[in-house]
Amino acid sequence: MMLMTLQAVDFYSVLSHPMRLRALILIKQLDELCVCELTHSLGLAQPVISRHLAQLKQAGLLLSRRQGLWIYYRLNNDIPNWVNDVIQSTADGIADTSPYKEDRIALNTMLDRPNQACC
Amino acid sequence: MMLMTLQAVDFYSVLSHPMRLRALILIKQLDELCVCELTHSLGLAQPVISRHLAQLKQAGLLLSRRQGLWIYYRLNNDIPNWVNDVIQSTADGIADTSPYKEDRIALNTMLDRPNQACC
DNA sequence: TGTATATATACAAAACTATATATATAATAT
DNA sequence: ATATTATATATATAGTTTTGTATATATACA
Repeated sequence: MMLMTLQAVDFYSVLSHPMRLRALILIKQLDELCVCELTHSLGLAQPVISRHLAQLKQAGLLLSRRQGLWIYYRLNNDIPNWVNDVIQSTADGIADTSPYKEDRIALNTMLDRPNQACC
Repeated sequence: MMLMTLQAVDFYSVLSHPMRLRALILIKQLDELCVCELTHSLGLAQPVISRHLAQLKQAGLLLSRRQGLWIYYRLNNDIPNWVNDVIQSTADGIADTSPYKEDRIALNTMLDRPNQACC
C-alpha cells in the first residue's frame, strides 16, 4: 500500500473548518461512523456533512466503505507519522472540551443508530 | 502569566496558509526573526508578511518585540501543551522538506541581516 | 418492476480570505 | 526639524470556500 503524500498545508487547511475538525475527532474516538451518525451528532444538513467528509477523504485523512445503504468513514492509517502524531496530540488535547465532548454525548443519545445492538 | 486560550480550529486555520506555515516553521528553527528576514526568506512583499505575522500573533502563536527599527517575532511558549506538541511534530516532520528547507537556505544567503556578526 | 432510504454531487448565491497599492507610524540619523 | 528606513494598517478588489436547494446515484425491499 502506497504512503499518502499529504502536504502539511493541505492537512492544516482541511482541519481549519470547525465541522471537519469535529468530525475527525469524533471518528477518531468511535473508530467508524456513518454519515447519518455524524449528521445527527454535529447537527448538520446531510449535504453539508457529505461534502466535508469528501474533503477529509480527498485529503487522505479518511477512508470509507459502504455497508448496505450506509457509508462508514474511518481514519486512514496510511498517513505520514507526523500527521498521526499531530492528530493524536490534538485529540488528547481537546476531546474532553466543548464542543467535542458534547458531540460524543449527542451521538450516544441518537436513538436509531444503524448496526447498534439494541439495549 | 495567563495561559493563552487558543481554540483548536483557530490554530488550524491560522496555519492553513502556506506562507504562515512557512513563517512559523522558520521562526521555530531560528528562534527569532525580523520582518525583513522573513520577507527575504519567503520572497514576499512587506505588507503581505506583516499581515500574516499579525495573524499568527493575534492567534497567540507568536510574540514580537521592537529593537530599533526592526520588529522581531518569536514563538509564544505560553500556549496549550498539545499545541506545542503539534508544532514540534509538524516541524520534525517537514522542516527538511521543500519549501521549508529552501527557506532556511534563502535566509542564510541574505547578505545584510541586521544584528548578524559579520564573517 | 416501483418505492423508499442513505448518500453524493451540481450549481448559484453568500460569506469569507488574500492581495496590491497607497498611506500611516515609529525609530533613527543628519 | 527633515529625511530615511522598517514595519503596520486601510481600502478596494480579486479569489476562494461554504452553503442551500435541487437533483442524482446506489442499495434495499415489496
